[in-house]
Amino acid sequence: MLLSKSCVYGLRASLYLAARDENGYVPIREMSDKLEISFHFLTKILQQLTGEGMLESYKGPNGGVRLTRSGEDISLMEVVMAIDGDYMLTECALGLPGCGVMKPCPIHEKWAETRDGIRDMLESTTLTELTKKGKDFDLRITAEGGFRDLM
Amino acid sequence: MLLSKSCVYGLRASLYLAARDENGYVPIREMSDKLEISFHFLTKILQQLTGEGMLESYKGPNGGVRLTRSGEDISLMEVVMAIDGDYMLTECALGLPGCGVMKPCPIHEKWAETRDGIRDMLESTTLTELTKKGKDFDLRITAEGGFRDLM
DNA sequence: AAGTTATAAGACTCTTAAGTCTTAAAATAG
DNA sequence: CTATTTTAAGACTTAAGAGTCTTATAACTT
Ligand code: FES
Ligand code: FES
Repeated sequence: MLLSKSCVYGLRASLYLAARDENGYVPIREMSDKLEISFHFLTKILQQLTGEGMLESYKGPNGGVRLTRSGEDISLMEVVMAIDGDYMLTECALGLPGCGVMKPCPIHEKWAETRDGIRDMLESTTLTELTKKGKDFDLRITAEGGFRDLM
Repeated sequence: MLLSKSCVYGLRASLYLAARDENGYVPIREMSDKLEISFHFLTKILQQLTGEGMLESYKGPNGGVRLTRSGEDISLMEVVMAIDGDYMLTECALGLPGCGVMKPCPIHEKWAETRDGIRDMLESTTLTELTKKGKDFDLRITAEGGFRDLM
């Protein structure tokens, strides 16, 4: 997998949060139900995002999690970095240590170019941009269900 | 990891084979020593490539493996496909089933574009192209050693 | 024919990611 | 103040990838 399962779930959950116009706290249970992700597993992932400051959480009734900033200001990159780290953008394609620091491997040049494509995509895409598209065209956010079923 | 460890080792070994100008059989033991890869593990990987017809093997003294075609005609894509399969180029970035077949997810459009970049790179790059570059500039093929130490 | 060099095949172990479960702590509502 | 709802934290289990080891089979050398 390009992105780990945790990361993918984190992205889906982030989109879910960004898609809600009210900005109250959203219970993790609600998200795990709607997105068909194990509650405990999702909790763990969201704790990471909370730890990174992307989300804030609140305990007790009416508690849950919410984005700390507007979805417009949050790029996919931010979510990926918080969960998977930067390995994808810094690792040598041949698995050699010190890509970009030590003498390059023969794939380096081409791989660095390709990698920039990935970086640009992740950096330039915001949560809001995707949720807007998702709502406009009722795109999929779960195996079967689209954005409109969700809200 | 973008590519599995097996795949990366397969690529390094393929480059090693392509870098040898004589086209006799190369013992796997020699490759595992030079490339610092576990002999048994590398053997398993190369068996996959042999099964896919990219390599041919020969048993007994003076045996080993060699490319079935010129390195000029073998793209990185071929190696990656043989070992990791096409998951990277066909899977949904959000892990949803049926990317490209069912209703897309909100990332689909951007991801498909990025993915084409990866595909093009893998398809357009040949083993010979990389070994030439590797030899010309003595690039790394192992953690420390360059192409020139190798031969 | 016998011994040696090499790949082939598959069982086995080790490590890490993925996923589950239990208990604690915080906040609210009555 | 007590019961309920919710996140927090971490132990635990499962599954998959990575890596090792053993035994077979083919081919050569003497
Ligand atoms: S050194 Fe291999 S990709 Fe940079
Ligand atoms: S459906 Fe998600 S990337 Fe194609």
